[in-house]
Amino acid sequence: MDPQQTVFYRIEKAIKSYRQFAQQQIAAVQSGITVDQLLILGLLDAEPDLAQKDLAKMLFKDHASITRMIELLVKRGHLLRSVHPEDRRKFKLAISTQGQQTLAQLKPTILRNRAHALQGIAPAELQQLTHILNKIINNCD
Amino acid sequence: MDPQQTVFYRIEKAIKSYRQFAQQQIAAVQSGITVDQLLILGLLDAEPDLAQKDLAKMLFKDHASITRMIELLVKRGHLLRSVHPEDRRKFKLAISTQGQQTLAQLKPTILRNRAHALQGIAPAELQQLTHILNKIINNCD
DNA sequence: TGGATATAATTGATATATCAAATAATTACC
DNA sequence: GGTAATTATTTGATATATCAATTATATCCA
Repeated sequence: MDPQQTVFYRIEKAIKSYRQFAQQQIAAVQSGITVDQLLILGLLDAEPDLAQKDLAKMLFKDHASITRMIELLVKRGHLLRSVHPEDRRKFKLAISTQGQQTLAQLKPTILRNRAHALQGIAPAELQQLTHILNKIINNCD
Repeated sequence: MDPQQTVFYRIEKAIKSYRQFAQQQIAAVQSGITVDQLLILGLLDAEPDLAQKDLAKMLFKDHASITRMIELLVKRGHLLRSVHPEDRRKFKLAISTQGQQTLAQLKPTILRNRAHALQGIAPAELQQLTHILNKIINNCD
C-alpha cells in the first residue's frame, strides 16, 4: 500500500528531479522564463502553424492553462498573437524577435540539461525505458 | 531539439496518464477527493507521526502546498490537526473517522489502479524501469 | 438557407505549485 | 541565561491545473 514503494513514485520523482534541475540551469542563464514556456516557444519554432489546442495536446495541458500561459508569454514579449486569417476562432501565434533570442540563448542549456540527466544510461536502456513507459501509457488510456 | 522525441516527454506522459486514470477511477467511487489527498491520508495511516515537512518531502511538494492541502483536508473533515504536545512548532495530524472510512473505501480502487497500469509488464521490466529512473534521479541531484 | 452541431478559445471558480518573506518555537553555544 | 542560528509552519504574490460554463465562429445537413 505504501506509495513510496511503487514505480509510480519513482516516475514522479524522476520527472520532478529533472524539471527542477532544468529550471535551475535555465534560471542561471536567464531568469524569468520557465521550462514550459520554453517548450511552447520550441514547439512553435519547429511548427509555426500550431494552434493553442495543438499545444495543449502536446504538452498535456488544459486549454485554459494554455490560454493563460500564452497571455503571459505575449505580455512578457516572447510571443505575438493575432487572429488567424483563415479561421477567426483561432489565433496565429508567432515568436517575437525577443522570443527568438531567448530560444537561441537557451538552446545549448536545454540540450546540456537533457544530456546531463541521461549520463551513464546506455541507448539500449533508454529504449527499454521508453518501451515500458509506453505500456503504462497504453494501459491507462 | 523536439521535446516530443525525448524520454522525458514519455516519462511525463506516463505519469500524467496514470494520474488521470487513477483520478477517474477514484471519482467513480467517491467524488470530492484527489489522488494527492489520498496519498496524504495513506502516508499518515502508515506512519501517524509524520509532520507536514515529512509529507512535503515524501510527496515532492512545497511546504506551502502541504499547508494548504492539509487545511482543505481538515475543512473537508478527513483530517484533524492539533498542536504537537512535544514541539509547539509542529502539528499533530490525525485521520478522522470519516477519513478512515474514505481510505478503507478507496483502498481496493487504489490497488486495482496500480495493477491495471502495470498490466503486461514483467517484474524484471519493473526492476529495469526503477533502475534507470534512479540513474536519472541521481544525475539531477 | 437556416438551425443543429461541432470546434477554438476564453472566463470563472477553486486548488495546487513555487518563491520569498514572515512567525513562532526550539536548539546551540558562549 | 541570553542571544544567535535553526527549524516548522504560515502568508502573500503570482502562475499553473482542472472543471464547468460561455462566447464566437465554423461546419453539417435536411
